[in-house]
Amino acid sequence: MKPLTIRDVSHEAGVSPATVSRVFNAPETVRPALRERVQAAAAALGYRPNISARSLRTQRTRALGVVLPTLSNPVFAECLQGIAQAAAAAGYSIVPFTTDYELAHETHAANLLLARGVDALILCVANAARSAVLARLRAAKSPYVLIYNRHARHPCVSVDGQAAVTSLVGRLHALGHRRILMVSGALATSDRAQQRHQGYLEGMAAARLKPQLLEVPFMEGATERMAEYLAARRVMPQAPTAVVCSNDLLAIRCMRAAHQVGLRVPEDLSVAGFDGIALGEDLTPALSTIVQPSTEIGRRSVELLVQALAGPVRLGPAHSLTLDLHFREGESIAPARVPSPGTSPSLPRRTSP
Amino acid sequence: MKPLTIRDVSHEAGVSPATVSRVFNAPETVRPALRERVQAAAAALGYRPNISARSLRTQRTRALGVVLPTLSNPVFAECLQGIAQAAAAAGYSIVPFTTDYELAHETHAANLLLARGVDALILCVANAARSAVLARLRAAKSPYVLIYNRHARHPCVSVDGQAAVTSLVGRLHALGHRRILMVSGALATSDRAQQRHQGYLEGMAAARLKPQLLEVPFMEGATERMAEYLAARRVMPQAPTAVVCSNDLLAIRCMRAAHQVGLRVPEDLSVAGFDGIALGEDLTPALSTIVQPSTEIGRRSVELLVQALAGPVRLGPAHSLTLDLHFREGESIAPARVPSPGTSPSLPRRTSP
DNA sequence: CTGTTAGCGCTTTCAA
DNA sequence: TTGAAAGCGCTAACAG
Repeated sequence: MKPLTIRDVSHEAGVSPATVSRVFNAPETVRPALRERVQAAAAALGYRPNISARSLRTQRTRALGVVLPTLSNPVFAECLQGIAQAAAAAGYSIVPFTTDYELAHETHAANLLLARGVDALILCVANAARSAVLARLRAAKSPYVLIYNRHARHPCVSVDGQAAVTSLVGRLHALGHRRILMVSGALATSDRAQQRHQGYLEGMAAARLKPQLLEVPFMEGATERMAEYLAARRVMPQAPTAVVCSNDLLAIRCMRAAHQVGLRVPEDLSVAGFDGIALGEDLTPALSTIVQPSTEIGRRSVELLVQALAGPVRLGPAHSLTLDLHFREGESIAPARVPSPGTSPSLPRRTSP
Repeated sequence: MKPLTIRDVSHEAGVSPATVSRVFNAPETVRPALRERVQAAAAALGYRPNISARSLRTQRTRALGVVLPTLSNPVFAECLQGIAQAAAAAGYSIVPFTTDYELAHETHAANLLLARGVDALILCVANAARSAVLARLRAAKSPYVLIYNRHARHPCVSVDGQAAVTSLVGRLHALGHRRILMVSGALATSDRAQQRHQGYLEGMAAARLKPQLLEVPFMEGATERMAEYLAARRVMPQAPTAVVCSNDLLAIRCMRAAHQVGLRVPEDLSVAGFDGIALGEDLTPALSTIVQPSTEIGRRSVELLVQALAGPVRLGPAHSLTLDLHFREGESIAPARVPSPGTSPSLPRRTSP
């Protein structure tokens, strides 16, 4: 049983190949009687149009390329799931690549995808402002949309992380926190981390508080670094009472670090995250975090592209979407304890390890 | 600037299209001087072979279809990452689909993938023994490999979860636990869950202990159901002192459930998982779990297929791989507290449910 | 070793 | 409304 061609069907139905093609691509242009005959024949034989031949002829593959930093972070896994669903619904398939946050991989992935002939690209890059990929895409005139990234000169589906963090800082301030630390992965690695940090700075400025930033390696050793930091300040007046983490994965590690140095969350230390990964709700304490609609970001980016591919409009920055963020109340944040007069607010229960 | 063809390059280099093709597909068959001239011309023009045309001609797409239950479970996300890496390394691209554990989606996904003309499929199905997809693949003579699933009549890349759980039960037994509960998602949904349960039963039998199974909805309400169960037995003699969870996501929820009903992990209740998701190490307490090499499962499945596609060998059950599992010591398991005097520690308690 | 030639399976003018 | 014919860009015989 070798692959069936359009000829087999045309033969079976007693029509020309062209008619079979029409039945599949523009059924309304074929007289109903014939159309049904063809459909019956195709069904009987189990015929499936050959995508490569179609692509070669039409110059479109009905495939979308997807470039993401990693799938180890549930944020991107969830997003990819949204992309996959929406693409399937629209009759597109997807071809994903991951970059592991390596700049060179971004370009490489995009090139491979372009060579594959995908109709459009969805990508999340390290830094939208200085990404080599984007120029490449412009040159190739390939439709694309950035996700999570925000940039005035590109079509983006994103959220206003900066404002959200600012308001989170406000929330912590309102709970009585005065020494609020921000923990982030390497700022240089991600424009989103930079934006969140910017939001933190603004929030702190608005509250007239002194900002503190702890940059940690994102992948390895983050917990150790945070534990060390917290331990060193354990008994000092500048010990933070709350930590804003640049993402949920860091927040989870931060809670562990706190525990390691004998700080209870949230009694001794409030911890907030950013991303809203599903797992956060199952932790104890449940993570308080700013929730990104990752699935929807994926979905909307697909819709934008599919729409653009259908019509004559060229996708541009004007089509950018900013989706809503919301704060999810968990159990990892509590009001700051009232400082006891004349002494440091909390007494250490343990000294050096 | 419209897409370049092989003719443009052949023209530029002053050779025939066939030679250009050879330079790209079998460089060693072209005399070095010519080869370099062609390569220079191609590079100068920025030529990229058109994949659709090549696929049409060769009947191979150099693409692998991937069918997974979901990406919300980090196990599969990690695995997909392994697949993506290995595929990229071998010059293949991947086209993933998720089924959300719905049987109908499995068939649907496979059909779409087959229609897309992928060269081979990697899939994880709900139940390898009664999956409609597999017959379909056989019929289509499409190479495929199952991952995570184990079945004597199919090529599989998997682990022996059953034995691992048996030995886990032994480990708990050795720690003094006598009332060991198993928590699982719907057994009917997944052959892996069934195998793990089987391993549990064997372990319990070997230790002469009475098995208890709690089946919970995997997606929603699992925590509540577990909390309820634990609360009901909170002070009763048959209260479990250890829980073996069918996967890490459940184990995490189990720890939360325990906490909700006032049980400390691991002091009052030991909790073990299965999967070894990376996040488990960052929890407090860190999850003790059986680690599956998910990335490697992905990698190896790709290698198997790529190898089979290269040679003349038809992939069969004989090529199945069983990868090693290992236990990761976390902090969620502790020795059982000494039972109250008057009870023999090595004998099962004879209490009716 | 290189060129010529003939399609792969499909869509799409153009005629009928 | 339907059919005939001409390729889309590439590779694989087959000659030379």
